[in-house]
Amino acid sequence: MEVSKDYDPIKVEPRWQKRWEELGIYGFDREDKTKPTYVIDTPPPYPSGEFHMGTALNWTYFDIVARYKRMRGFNVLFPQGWDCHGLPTKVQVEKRYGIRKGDLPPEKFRELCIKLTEKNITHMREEMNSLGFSIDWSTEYRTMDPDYYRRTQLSFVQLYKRGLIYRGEHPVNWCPRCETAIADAEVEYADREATLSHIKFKRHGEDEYLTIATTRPEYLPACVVVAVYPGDERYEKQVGKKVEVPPFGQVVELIEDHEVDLEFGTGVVMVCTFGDKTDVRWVKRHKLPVVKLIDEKGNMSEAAGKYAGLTLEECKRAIVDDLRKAGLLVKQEKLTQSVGACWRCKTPVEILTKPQWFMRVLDLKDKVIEGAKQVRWVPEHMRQRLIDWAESMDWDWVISRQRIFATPIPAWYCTSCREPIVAEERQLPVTPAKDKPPVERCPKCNSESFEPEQDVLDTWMDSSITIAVHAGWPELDRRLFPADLQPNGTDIIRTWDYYLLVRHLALLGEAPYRTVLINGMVFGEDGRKMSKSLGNYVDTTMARGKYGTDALRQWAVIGASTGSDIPFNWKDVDFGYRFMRKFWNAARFAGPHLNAKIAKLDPKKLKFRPIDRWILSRLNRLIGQTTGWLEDFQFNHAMGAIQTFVWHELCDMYIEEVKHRLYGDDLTADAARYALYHVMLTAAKLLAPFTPHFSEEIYQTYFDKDHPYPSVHMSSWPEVNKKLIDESAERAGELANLIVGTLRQFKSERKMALSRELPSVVIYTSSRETAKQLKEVGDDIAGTMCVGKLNIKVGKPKLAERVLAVEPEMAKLGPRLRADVRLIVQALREAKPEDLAKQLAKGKLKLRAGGKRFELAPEDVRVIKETASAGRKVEVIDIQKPALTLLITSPRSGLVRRRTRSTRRARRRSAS
RNA sequence: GGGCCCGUGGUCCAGUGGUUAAGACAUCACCCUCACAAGGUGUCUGGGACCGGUGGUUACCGGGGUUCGAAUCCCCGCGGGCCCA
Repeated sequence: MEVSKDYDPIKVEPRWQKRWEELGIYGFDREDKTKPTYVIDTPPPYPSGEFHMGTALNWTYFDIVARYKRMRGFNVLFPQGWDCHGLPTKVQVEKRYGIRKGDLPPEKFRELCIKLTEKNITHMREEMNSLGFSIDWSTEYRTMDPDYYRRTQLSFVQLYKRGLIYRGEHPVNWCPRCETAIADAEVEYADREATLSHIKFKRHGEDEYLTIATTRPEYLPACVVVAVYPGDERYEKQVGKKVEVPPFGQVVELIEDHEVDLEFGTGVVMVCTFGDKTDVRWVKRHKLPVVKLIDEKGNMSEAAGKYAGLTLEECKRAIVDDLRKAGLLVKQEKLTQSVGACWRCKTPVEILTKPQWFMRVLDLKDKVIEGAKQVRWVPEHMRQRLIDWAESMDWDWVISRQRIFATPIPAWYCTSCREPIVAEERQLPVTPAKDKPPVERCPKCNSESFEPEQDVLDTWMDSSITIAVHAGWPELDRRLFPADLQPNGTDIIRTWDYYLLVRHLALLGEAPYRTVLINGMVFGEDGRKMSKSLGNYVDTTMARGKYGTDALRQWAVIGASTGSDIPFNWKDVDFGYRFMRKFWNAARFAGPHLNAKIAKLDPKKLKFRPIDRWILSRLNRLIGQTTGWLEDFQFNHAMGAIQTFVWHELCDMYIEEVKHRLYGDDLTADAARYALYHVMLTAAKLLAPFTPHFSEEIYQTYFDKDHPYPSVHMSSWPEVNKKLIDESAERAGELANLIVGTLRQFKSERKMALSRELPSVVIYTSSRETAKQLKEVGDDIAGTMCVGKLNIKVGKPKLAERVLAVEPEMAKLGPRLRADVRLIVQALREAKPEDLAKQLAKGKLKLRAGGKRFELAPEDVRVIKETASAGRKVEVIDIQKPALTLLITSPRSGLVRRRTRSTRRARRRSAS
């Protein structure tokens, strides 16, 4: 058999990716009505053109679940879409062609966006395939395609009819750079340096002044009231009186409000419409008038009087200058302030009042919270983040945007009475600029003239109906709704998870997902958030370039527990590769023994030795644990357990312990081969969701011929065979490992070759049971460690032995004796260890302490002994648990026998 | 200002009331070479690895409390992060 000497993931991975595509194993079978379905709703990424490590982490989780569920016999839907209408595309197009929105006719601009999006998608799709994600590409959707946005519009129309979408005038977050309203979720807060100006307001009708502090003097023309904290002694007497606001001198009242910060500035705040979100609350609470001071571009409006037309910055300087000249500027000081900015272009956000479309999410708050409570969250505590978010909402969701590249709002306006006319369902999809409204005359004023809605929908309106769309909505396939799994990162709980919940609750009346799986954020190797500006950015192409995607996927899995943030770490990638190489080499060794003949052996007729039953028992426990952890989405635990099993139990111990049987013509060699075959095949299967290509390579190289499935990913997930879980064999196996390990250490410490023969080893134990088990594995120990003569004896060697101490077994005594444990500890410490040991030898230990009597069994305590060597020729090794004594006769230096090279080569021949 | 998360060896991370705190990376020492060096052929060679094995090293942020017993639960503080206002 031609087997490559080293595992080369860079060559192997693309080969299997191609083969899997040919086999079509990722496809959801729509015709199949027998298998249970498992639906994963994947968040459609922005087609930015780059595949971020965080996305790779995210998709690795989906892929593990998808592959696992397929092996469990589910008909898995693993769809993939693209959230095309994101702001990033618009920004990229503007940057690439050096234009701004409005420089081109909308259709032309849209074309450029589509072209760029398609290019980006192509690249990202290739990258996703290279990362080995088992996506069903036949489901691919793009939110910019008519078939998709038809449904987005349909949901708009339906929610409008139910009164859950309305048009209203409301303050919105506005980005003057992008010239659009943006949602709360798109506002990013960052600390910036600001100047706090102390300004004198003349008290109306008096010659006294009141000093206020503000960071935004340009808003003075829009000041409608000034406020202090209720009961503030400094201003108590002036509450209710009037002041004159410079520079125009409008007269406003001094009021009280509990939201005023006593310690900030002078304790007096001016309320302007609208300087920030607090102003919006104050306007609402105190029913204040609204002044439209800023226009859409961030310039001063007519309301700014002589400052009209200036930018915010220019206006600020001009007003401060004028105040200084008028002697009204008391002082200025620097401070850092948290300022909301557009998440994409970082321009500070203004608050404007504009007619907008809203979705009535505040009315759905209780339902959303109820929904969040019913859904399973992994990890649990992430649920609270969504609930906190839902509870903190104080505005309805602004769903209209002033952009070009987005889903058009299916509406028109009557030119005479401004009545909005929303499209009929049968018309969809519509582009209001091109299509006609569904009515000939305005139902309100009978006018025949209409104009199209220019605004478009927030991109979250597109992407928050994906689950319904996967299920075929409006013809809903109940097998596909709700989705079983909703996986995404911690950063989009308040957007993705929230909007999905609120939209589907509004549209279909039920929560769209059963389980939410949250992954953490990926940090750079330096522990800071991964970003290009910090210079710690690694892209996935680079990360998988070294050892392939399976090594990278192991980093994603093992790097942190589910939901925790995870730093990218090359060492974990390296380890991932080393693990595969270890397994690969073990398979190369085992290869010659893994064939159809071995697979078909009847286990009932084989002479298994305890060591074989040990590994089979451990394997079956591993199957159970791995399955449980996968069901709980604890991927790191599952992968860790498999790695430890393969590396340490299988390679370090089992393989070494059966070599002597495989090389020789031992009667039990077939049993070892059989065990090896099943352990390796099962381990490859358990690894399949994690390292799909590596598992496939192992499967195809060593096992394919013996199995009906053309791919390991089409095989079935291993089942626990309870009959093979054998505690007695596990004890025997662990005893063998303990002795082998001890002898390895013994040789290692004495700088002996592992293959050097130890002429004689005698193991003493006080337990007949242990002696029996040791005898069962004696040949394996002797064969593995080259022991000439191995004897097991019950009893103790004639050695000088001294009891050093008798210590309490807290885990036993604590729960039983509670507070009295302290007395026992004291009594054991004070008594003579020898006396205690003598008593124990008789079966029980009686103690008096604190006026009470206690009776302890041998298992309640530990006896710490020191053993002195009796003879010169024998070396003594004591093992504490279980208590064993090894007497080892070392080879005499002149008469060292080694396995000759000829026998070694003979073995090599027999193995190949 | 509010909410949430986190603090365990040099680094990362597991452990969430009960023996000696798991593992990976790192580092050091030693050993082996028979799946996990190289050459080669006749009953091997010289050689000793950036593979593998064995072992060593090093840890519960500080303070208080609850408890027979705390890394684990509670409180305070310090430090870091995230989200929101």
